[in-house]
Amino acid sequence: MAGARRHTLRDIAAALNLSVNTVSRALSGKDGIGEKTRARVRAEAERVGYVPNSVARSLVLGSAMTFGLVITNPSNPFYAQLISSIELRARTHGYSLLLMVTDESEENETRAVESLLRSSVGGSIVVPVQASADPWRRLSTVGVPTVLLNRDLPDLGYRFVGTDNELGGYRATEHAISRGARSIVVLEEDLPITTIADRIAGFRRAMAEAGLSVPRGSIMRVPTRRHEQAALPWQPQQAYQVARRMLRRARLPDAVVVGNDYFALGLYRALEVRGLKVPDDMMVIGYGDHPYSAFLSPPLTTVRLPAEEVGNIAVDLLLEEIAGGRSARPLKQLIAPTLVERESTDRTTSGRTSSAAKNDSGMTSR
Amino acid sequence: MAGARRHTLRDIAAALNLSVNTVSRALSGKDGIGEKTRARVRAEAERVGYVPNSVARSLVLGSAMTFGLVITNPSNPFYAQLISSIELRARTHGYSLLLMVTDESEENETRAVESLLRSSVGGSIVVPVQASADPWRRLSTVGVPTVLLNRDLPDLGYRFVGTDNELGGYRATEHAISRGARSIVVLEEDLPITTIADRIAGFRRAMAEAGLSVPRGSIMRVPTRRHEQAALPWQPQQAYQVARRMLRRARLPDAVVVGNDYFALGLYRALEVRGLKVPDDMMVIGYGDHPYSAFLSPPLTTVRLPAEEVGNIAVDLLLEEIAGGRSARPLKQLIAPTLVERESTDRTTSGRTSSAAKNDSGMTSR
DNA sequence: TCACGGAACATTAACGTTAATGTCCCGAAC
DNA sequence: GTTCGGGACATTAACGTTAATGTTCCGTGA
Repeated sequence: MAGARRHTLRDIAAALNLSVNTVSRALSGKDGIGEKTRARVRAEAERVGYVPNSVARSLVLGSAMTFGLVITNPSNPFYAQLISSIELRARTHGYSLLLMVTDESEENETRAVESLLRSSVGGSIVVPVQASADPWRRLSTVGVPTVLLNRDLPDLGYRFVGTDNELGGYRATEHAISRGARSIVVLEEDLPITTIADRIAGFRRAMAEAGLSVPRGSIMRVPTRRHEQAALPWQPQQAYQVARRMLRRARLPDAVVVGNDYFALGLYRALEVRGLKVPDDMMVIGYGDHPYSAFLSPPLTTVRLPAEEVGNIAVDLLLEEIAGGRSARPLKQLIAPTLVERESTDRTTSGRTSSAAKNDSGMTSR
Repeated sequence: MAGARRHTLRDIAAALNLSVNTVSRALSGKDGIGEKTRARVRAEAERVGYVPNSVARSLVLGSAMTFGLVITNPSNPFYAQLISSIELRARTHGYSLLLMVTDESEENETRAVESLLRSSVGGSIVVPVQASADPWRRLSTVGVPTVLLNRDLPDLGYRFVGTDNELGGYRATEHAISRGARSIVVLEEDLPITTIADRIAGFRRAMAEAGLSVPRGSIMRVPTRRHEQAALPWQPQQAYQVARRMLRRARLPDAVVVGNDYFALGLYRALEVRGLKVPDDMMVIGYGDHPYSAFLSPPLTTVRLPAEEVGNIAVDLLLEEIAGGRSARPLKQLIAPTLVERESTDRTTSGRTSSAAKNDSGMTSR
């Protein structure tokens, strides 16, 4: 692994008896260079395997062709998809991705900001912990274009793109109601973030519009220990415990709307242990449409999140912010999720295993 | 978002009537600086909110405090966990992470190498596509320390850490045999990568040691379309189709060992459609211990991968490579996965839904 | 014929940091 | 009292690139 020194513009210039600047302009396609010279330069660059040093480039330009991507937890499948789509679109536009994981910790957020500033990223895409907006203020004071992802911090006035979780919660609830549910319980994580609050707001709106009451205890919180399990997504286990508590109630709900598909797993288990059938005894509506959800038994009705679209728009918003022009699209964008109807809310075919077969074509989890 | 210009060493130097070099040495804790001066410099740096420019630092040092992390697919939960653990450990050692997604494409690999070279990363951790070792040769010729992750390319002689998949395949198979299986089928992805070949080798070794034959058709391949589904992990759907084909055979196997837990989902579904029970009619052993696998019904016996350990060791190996010292540990490291026994291979308690309850404490999916 | 414009290149400076030398001055040792 | 060593700082150079100016020379037009 002993490295031959990397070739620089100076090497090429020396070899061809040209100035460094000429070589630079020749390679970067600027004008004022004769076609013969340009060809010679390109040939020599090719010959020695010249790779431009983007560190030096960044220094003189004042910013790097790099986006900072700050994510709370890559093991959350939604964020994993976001990472993929953002990386691809950023790469398409010539940007690399500096990835930082905050693991829902504000302290890590502060460090991430430091890191972003040090490396003079060209911009950043951030899922904030939402404990405080403060860490992110520094980005605007030094002029780092920033787009908030999935969780907004309205105080900052940054561009934002995320899922319309209010609509998601509404659609999930409305669907349950349309299938005959009258008493509905929500199982949500206990994090103080807007995504969850929005889903609950959507739930309440759907209930109100249907003239249904939301008694105390309708919103159950699944304890999640922030910071403890860095590399793992939510645990179905915690949801299982909460679900068991709920199932000890005298009057059981007709349907449960959960905050993510992992919770649905815990709930499925709790129901199975109690000998209750989905959907006949209780309907279950998930959130997130994880790849496995179509394959549970029964297949889970769930809300599919527009991960790819959100990721793409995040990059586009950031590029617009960098370009500085007033953009055609609004500064804040909420993408609508879609309901994927499966058997966990379908009482007409429930219990028939053969129903799975008809699902062959219907399982369009993208 | 109009940026106040960022403060530099020069600003601090000017404010205190010192030279830039003195300020630099004062802040970086080098000696040859009076304690009073050092204190004054630190105070001023604090006051103006000085953030060192690591681009300039990287330029003069010749390499950045950045690791390149090249991953095929972040939506694979195993890789998602690797990303988390690697990011954390790299950060602990002061390194940032430049993330690149190859999506199993050699062309993207070539571009990733270019990108790594441009940004003069301090080192790189790579999951190669294993189509060819060529893209990665360039890293060693210019002296970029590189560690291969999860998939080795022995020709290159790089350090490597991964799961002992041969052992994983062996343990899965041996377990099935110990539970009474005699005829076993393997369901694997059809990618030409060593991880899969190793698992199959482990399967064959276990069968051979037990004196069991491996007739034609024992290894079934699930077609996966590389490049097509960037943001998604494996599709249970494809496994479902292959499993249905298998279940049309005259003689069915006692057990199926699958290459990942998603495939187990497809298999579960195919069995359910055929009216076959797990584990009584057929045992199922998964691979990967995804967070949901403990919550399937029946809970899936599977092979748990040492993601966190592998990630940590990858960073450690890279740090050793950078330090240049002969390391205490071997250049190639295989970490043993562990079998997690659940009910999909437990014929003594199968069918009893109450068995789920006893699992409350046993579901130690970390 | 000569001034002029512009194409094609060279030269200089700058980005912000670190490393290698230089300079100054003060105290200690002979 | 002079020299010498070294602490505390300054000065200079360098990393590899891009941007702003210079310089040369040749063809063109009056």
